[in-house]
Amino acid sequence: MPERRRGAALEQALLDAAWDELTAGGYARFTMDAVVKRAGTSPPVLYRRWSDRDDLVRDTLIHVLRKNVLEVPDTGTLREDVLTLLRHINATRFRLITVMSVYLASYHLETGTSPTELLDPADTDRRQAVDAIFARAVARGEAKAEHLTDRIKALPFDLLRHEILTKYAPAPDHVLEEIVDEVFLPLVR
Amino acid sequence: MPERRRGAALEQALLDAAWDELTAGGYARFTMDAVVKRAGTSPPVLYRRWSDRDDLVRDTLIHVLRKNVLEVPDTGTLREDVLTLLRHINATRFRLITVMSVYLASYHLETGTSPTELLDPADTDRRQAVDAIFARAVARGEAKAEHLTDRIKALPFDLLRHEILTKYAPAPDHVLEEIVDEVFLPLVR
DNA sequence: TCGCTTAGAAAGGTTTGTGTATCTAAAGAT
DNA sequence: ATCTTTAGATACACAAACCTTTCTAAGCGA
Repeated sequence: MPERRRGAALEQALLDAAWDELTAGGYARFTMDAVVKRAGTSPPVLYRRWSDRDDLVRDTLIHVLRKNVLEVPDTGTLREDVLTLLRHINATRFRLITVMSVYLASYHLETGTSPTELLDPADTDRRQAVDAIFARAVARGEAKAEHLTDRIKALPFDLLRHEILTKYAPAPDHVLEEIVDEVFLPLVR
Repeated sequence: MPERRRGAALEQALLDAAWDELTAGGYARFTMDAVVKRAGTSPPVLYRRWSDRDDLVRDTLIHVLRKNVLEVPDTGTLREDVLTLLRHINATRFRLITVMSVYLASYHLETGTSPTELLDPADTDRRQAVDAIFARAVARGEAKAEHLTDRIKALPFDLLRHEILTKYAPAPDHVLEEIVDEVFLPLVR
């Protein structure tokens, strides 16, 4: 049964397979052979596109980051807006955060550089979503502008990231609420 | 020039070499050969003690964790006590935190288990130091006991850990002060 | 329909790391 | 002084992963 994939469709399939390998086994166990097998193809197909492992990992991460765009919630209250964002990140990005961390750590330890250019788009993305939410919250009188320093604005997301990075699992919902109710909201009112 | 190491001294040297390899190249680049070379010995010496790579990594981490014991500061103010602890962790443990994270992530992604038993002693250690500090702060009226939930007590340390895990470098001192003055202290008073 | 591009199979040379076997001589014990 | 243990050197068998080479035939465009 032939049914050969070509061009862009094949490329997507390869990157998806690479991503699955990465999340299934981690960077250390990530091999070209495994990607080839998972994608149901053969080595030359992979090597025609990516010259080596790091090249493929890089593009895989960019590919996944591109597919993950945050939507800005507007529920009417700051609490629900932030919780909605946290829940969305928690549900969709915990694999991404974990793998990125491992990859970036290895990468950094190897090269001494910090490839922030990979993460910057996603970061800017989140910062914009957050600023829109906070502007409305200030307008409604739910938060005071002078309390919204960069650190405070990033705080709930930093704590969620920390939770994911130390537990290697999505955070349970009560933890998200704890972060918002016990730490974040008291600081901005 | 003979001068052969034996017994415990040799074992320490091997574990130190393994730790250096781990921090220099990360878990992914960690090889038995490299440890052998760095320690200036030969394969059988290593294999007589540890049957494989994971075995050695495990013992290396335990070895390093054992050497790292926190002292409880008592400067007279909560702010300085917490800052002192943060500074000490920041200065001595950033390699440990980074490597542990990388190792634990790979380990977890590979095995599906979470080797918390490795980290628990260090964690209990820190919790005790912190509780002693907080008890004095409450007695001095610097913090209210009802604000000191588990999450708040862990907060400055979680934020420092997050900082280290995302930057792969010790945090600059103004970040430590920011964490204490802008986030932690307002929440406990 | 013909022809160009390229997916995918198969096989292999190379490198890198694992773990073992064998031997020598050094350090400490008796 | 002799004996026992074991550090350290060397060599190697084995496996895994890399990446390449060569070939066949499928899919698309002209």
